[in-house]
Amino acid sequence: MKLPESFYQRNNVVRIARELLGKVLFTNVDNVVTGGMIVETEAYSWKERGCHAYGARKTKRNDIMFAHGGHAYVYLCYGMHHMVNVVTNTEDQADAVLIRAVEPVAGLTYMEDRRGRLSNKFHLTSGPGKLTKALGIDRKWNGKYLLDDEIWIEDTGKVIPAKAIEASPRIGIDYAGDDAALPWRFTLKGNLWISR
DNA sequence: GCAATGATTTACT
DNA sequence: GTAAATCATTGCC
Repeated sequence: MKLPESFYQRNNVVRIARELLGKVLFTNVDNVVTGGMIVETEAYSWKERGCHAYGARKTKRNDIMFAHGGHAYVYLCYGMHHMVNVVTNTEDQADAVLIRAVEPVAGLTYMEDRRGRLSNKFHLTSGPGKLTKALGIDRKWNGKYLLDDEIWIEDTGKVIPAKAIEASPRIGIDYAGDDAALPWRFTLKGNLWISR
């Protein structure tokens, strides 16, 4: 079943990031459904420097982060890679969870088509830019609602024991100063689909 | 209006 | 291990 709006609209983005592990992210592109279990996330809040919306800096790009929880924030980075975030919290509280890696569970062949030839199948979705390409997401998906039928997250009933979750500092945000050290990255311990 | 730059990936020295 | 690819958005002129 799809995660309800109330899941996203809580005000604890770190907790939501942790609870998203083990849930399954689906997309529907031209009636082709692909999906992957979330194995790596990062929490971002406008209260810390790692976030695009730091200091409640509202721009055209991150506008969707200021909407209430349950929207998708898709952003193009380094000119060639897309990233998916899940907007959380309520209106004007710009918190979001970045989905960094998923484990493919549906539409494997379609994902392989989109990704092209790979040296190692574990590279299919083991990184933020890779999983968006595998799932067919691009920046036109920015602002889509996660309770609609193009992109959504399901709770499969799978329970992740607390000891299987590992927290660590986030990746690639050295510019964030002290906030870069916050252990707001969550991974499923030992999962092979986690990014390096 | 224009230059600087980044929540990355890939291929090559 | 390091560097290049590549472009929308941002922030300053």
